[in-house]
Amino acid sequence: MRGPDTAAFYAEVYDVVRQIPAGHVLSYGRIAALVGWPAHSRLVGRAMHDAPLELNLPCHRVVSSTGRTVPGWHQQAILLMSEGVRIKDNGCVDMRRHAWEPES
DNA sequence: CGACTGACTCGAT
DNA sequence: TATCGAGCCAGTC
Repeated sequence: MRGPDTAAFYAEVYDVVRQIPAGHVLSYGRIAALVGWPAHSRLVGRAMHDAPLELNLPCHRVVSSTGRTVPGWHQQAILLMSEGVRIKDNGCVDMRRHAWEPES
C-alpha cells in the first residue's frame, strides 16, 4: 500500500482530534503517527482544512510541531487562551506544557 | 502528465 | 526553541 485511503484517514484523524482535551494541543505529525501514517502530516493539515464544520471538532487544538498556529486564523490563539493554553510572545503555543500525550 | 501548492516535519546550526 | 533548507505527499491546474 503506497498511501492511505483518504476517506478512512480523514475519519481517523477526526476521531483523534475529537479526543483532545481542552487546554491541550496536538501536532499534525503526532496525529499522523497516531493513525498509522507517520509521513503524512501534510495530509492531516488538509483533513483539518476540509473538516466539515458540523462535526464541531476542536480543530483549534491542532498546531504545528513547533507550536505555530494556523496561518491567517487569528481567532485560534484566542480560543486556546480561553481554555488556559499559554501562548508565548512570539505567538506560538507552549508545547512543552500543553502537548497532549494520549495514554496508551 | 509534469509543475505547483500548502493548516508539515526533521536535521543542522 | 528559532531559523533555514530540504524532503515529503496528495490534490489541483
